[in-house]
Amino acid sequence: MINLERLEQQLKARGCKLTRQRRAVLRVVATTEGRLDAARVCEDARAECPEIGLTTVYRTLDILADIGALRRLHLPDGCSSYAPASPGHRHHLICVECGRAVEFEGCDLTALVDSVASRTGFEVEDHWLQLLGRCPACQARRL
Amino acid sequence: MINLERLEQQLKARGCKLTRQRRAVLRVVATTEGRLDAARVCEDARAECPEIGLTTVYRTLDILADIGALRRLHLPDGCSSYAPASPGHRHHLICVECGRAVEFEGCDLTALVDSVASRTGFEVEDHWLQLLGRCPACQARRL
DNA sequence: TACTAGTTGAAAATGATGTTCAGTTAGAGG
DNA sequence: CCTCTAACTGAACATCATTTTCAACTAGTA
Repeated sequence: MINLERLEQQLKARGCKLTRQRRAVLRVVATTEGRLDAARVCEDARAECPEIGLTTVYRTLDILADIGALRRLHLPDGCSSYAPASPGHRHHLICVECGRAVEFEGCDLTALVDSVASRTGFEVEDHWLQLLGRCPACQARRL
Repeated sequence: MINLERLEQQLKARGCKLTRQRRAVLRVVATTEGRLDAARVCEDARAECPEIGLTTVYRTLDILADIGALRRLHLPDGCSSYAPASPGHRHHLICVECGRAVEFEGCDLTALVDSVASRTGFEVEDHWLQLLGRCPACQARRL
C-alpha cells in the first residue's frame, strides 16, 4: 500500500500541480492492491472526480511511473498494466488468476549476472525479473 | 542462430503447410541475430517473396512463438519484438543500444523462488527474467 | 486579486495488431 | 502425374490502447 501524502509531496517536489483529477488518481493508486490499468483507474477515479478523462489518467500514470511509484507489469496477456512500487524494492510476484501483485525484495542475482557478463562480454546494466504464480486465496479457491 | 530445417520440420509436424511466404519468414528468422519485429521481418522477407503481406508475417510469427522458436521480448521502449529462442534456454540478455539479443542459460533461481514462496504463501509457477546491458560492439563504439 | 505556467478533456491521429473474406495453393491420396 | 480440399493468403477494414492537438481552465505564486 502506498502512502498518499508521500505521493502528493513527490508530485509537488517535481513541480506538478495537485489538481482534483490528480488527487483522484492518486487516491485510486494508493488504495488499490494489485494490478492497475488506465481504464480501470479512470473508472474508479470517476467516483471522486466524475469529469476526469482517460487522457489525464494516462498522463498521471506516466508521471507516477517516472517517479518510481508505479512499475509497469509485463504479463502473458499484455503489457499495459502497472503495480504500486515501494522505493527500494525491485520486483513483483503476480497471481496469474486474480492479478494480485505483491512486491518482494532480496533478489540476489550478482552471481548469475557476473557469470553471464563474463561469458557474453556484455556489460549488464539492469535486470528485470517477475515471478508468476498463484496467491494463497486463489489456491484455496481451487481446492 | 536457429536451424532452418528444424523449423520447417516443426511446422510440418504441427500440420502447417510450407508456403513460399512462410519459407521467407523462416529464413529471416533463422538468419537474424537479435530483435525481430513484424514490420522488419516483413521488409526483409520481401527480398525473397515480394508479395508477402504483413498479415501473414504476424500469423507466422505467432506460430513460431507457439512452437517456442521465438520468445517475446519486453523492452523499455515496447513489448512488440521477438528474439530467436533455442529449445531449453530460457532467458535473454539484450543490448540497450543496438537491440542485439543473446540467450543465456543456467539461471538458478530456486533459492530465491523458495524464499519468496515461503514468505508470501504464493505458489510460484514461472519466472521471467531479462538482463539489459551493452554488448561488446557497442561498448567499443563508445570509447 | 491577478497572472501564468501547468493542466485539462474532447476529438482526432496514430500504430500495432486482429478479423474478414473471396481467391489461391500445398501436398495428401488416388 | 491429376484432383481435391483444408490450409493459407493479402487487401481492406476493424479494433484497441495510447498519443497528440488545441483551446479553455486553474492551482498556486507574487
